[in-house]
Parts: sequence; C-alpha cells; structure tokens
Amino acid sequence: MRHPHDDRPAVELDLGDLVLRVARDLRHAGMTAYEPYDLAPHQARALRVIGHHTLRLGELAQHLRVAPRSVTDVVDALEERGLAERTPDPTDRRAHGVRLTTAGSRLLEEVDAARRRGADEYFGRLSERDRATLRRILERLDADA
Amino acid sequence: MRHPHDDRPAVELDLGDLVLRVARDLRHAGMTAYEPYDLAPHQARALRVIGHHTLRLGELAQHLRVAPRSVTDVVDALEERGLAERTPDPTDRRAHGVRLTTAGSRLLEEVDAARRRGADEYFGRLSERDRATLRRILERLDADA
DNA sequence: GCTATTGATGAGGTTACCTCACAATGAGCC
DNA sequence: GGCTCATTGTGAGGTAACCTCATCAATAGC
Repeated sequence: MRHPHDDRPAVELDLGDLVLRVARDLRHAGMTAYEPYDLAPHQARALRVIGHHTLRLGELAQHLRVAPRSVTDVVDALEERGLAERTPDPTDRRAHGVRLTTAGSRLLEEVDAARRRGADEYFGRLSERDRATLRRILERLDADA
Repeated sequence: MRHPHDDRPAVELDLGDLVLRVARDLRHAGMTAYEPYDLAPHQARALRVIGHHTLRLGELAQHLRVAPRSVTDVVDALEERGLAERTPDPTDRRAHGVRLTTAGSRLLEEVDAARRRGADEYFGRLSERDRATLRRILERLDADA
C-alpha cells in the first residue's frame, strides 16, 4: 500500500495511457515552440501537410485525419494570414485546392526548424537507438490505422 | 477510389507527429470502448487514477496533469453519476478527498477490461517484444516530463 | 495576531474538433 | 436530354476538455 502523498500513481499505466501522456507533454512543448510564430498546432500541422504542392481540401482532411468540415476553418485561418490560398480545381468546379503562398513556404521552413529543435530536446533524453526504434514502432502503428 | 495524391505523403513525419497521430487513433478507439459505459475518456482516466484509495483533488490533478480547476468538473461528473464521492480531509478542512463508491469500483473493473481489450486490439499488431520496448521507451519519456 | 500561501471552486473563455443541412456540381443511367 | 444519386465544400450550431483569473475558507510561518 502506498502512502497517499507518494508522487507515483498506484495505477499501472498501460501503453494507451502512456501514449496519451506523452502526447500531452508534446502538445505543451509544441505550443511553446510555435508560439513565437503565432501558429496554432493544427495550423502548423496543416502547413506541413500542404507542404509545397497543391492538394484538395478533402485530401488535406484525410491526411490530417479530421472531418472535412474541420479543414475549412484551418484553411480559412491560414488564408487570412496570407500563408495559404485556395485555388480552383480545373477538373471539378465544386472542389478547391490549397497551396502555400511564398510567405507560407518561408514560414514553414522556420517552423519546421523550431519544431525540430523542440522535438530534439524532448526526445533527446532517449538514445539514438531508442529514437529509431520508437519511430519504427510508431510508424507500424500509424501505417494501418 | 484512388486519387492521384494517394501514393505516399510527401511529408516526412517526425517522432512528435507520429506520437500525436497514434494518440488520436487511440482516443478514437478508446471512445468506442468506453461508449457502452457512457463514460468520457477523461472520466475513465480519473476513475482509474482514483482507483481504490482516497486521494486529494489536487493530487488527482497532478496525476492527470491538468490544472487543479479542471478536476473539479471531472469529479463533479463522477459524483453526479454516483461513481465517486468527495470526502472531507481530516487534517485540512479546505481540502477534499475523492474516492470511488462501490458502484464506481464495479464500473472501474468493467471499463478496465474493455479498455484492455481495445488496447490489446490496437497494440496487438505489434509483437510482444515491440510492445515491451514501446512501454520502456514511453515510460522513460514520461518519467522525467 | 498578522500576513502570506494554499485547496477548491465560480465565472467565463478558448481550442479543436464534431454533426447536420444545403447549394452547386458531377456521374451514371435510360 | 432529363432524372436520380453521390460528392465537395461550407454555414450554422454544438461539445469536450481543457484553461485563467478572482474569490473564499483555512492553514502555516513569523
């Protein structure tokens, strides 16, 4: 029996909980990393997915794994800041593409660098070998999700 | 139906993104696992942390890694459903403890089983060895967060 | 005793999603 | 061509799970 003021939980965390906890820490770390650029995490994510090629809004939703409706807001925000722009789809007049503006591309690179620094710091406590292993395992999990 | 962009994303995901993606998948899987019990994810989490001993609200907040204010709502919800109850702290009359009711304990076990099934299914695509490795690495990350 | 701190909470806000309904368009069929 | 049905993006409106800040009671330190 543990003392009530013990700072370790009496509960054994399973893999799911561990992933969620780490994700939470990351979100915190990420937010501080994006902060100087005034970018919300999901905006930064979208920025990266759009990358340097045009894709449809629906495709963006798929890549971000959110409902189609949700990307509308994200793209709105990016467009409002001049980082991305909607383009008409030549083959389907219902559809729109999104692509980065030059300002968006420039910011993407800066943010990428910042993100990488933050992640390096967070994951830096792991050995390089562990990082590689973690990546492999997570990729496996992500692959057939 | 296949799109021209379906091949592989041009974006390289780093460890942070991978963790976030897996966390998202887990949240989805978890929600469906809790659904029959009508428990929100954070309620289930709190239920487990409380476990079978009394602890203070503030301590619960620490374990859940949320602001103290946030556990008030969680405990409110659990209390309203008769799953947990606040108890006065004998040593500090400002403080309150939380503990599960018998109904809460019973539910905890059911939910635990369901959660385990869901996690097993999700993480089941990994080898046992990979699961152990993943656990070790995540624990390391979580430990000194 | 006086002050500073702490435990929990009320009030109110934010973020990152969601569903549902709908208009415009496209695809398949006769 | 006309008819039906599916699909693309969006407006409207909602929700979950957090947050901060101000407040109040109670304790701790001097």
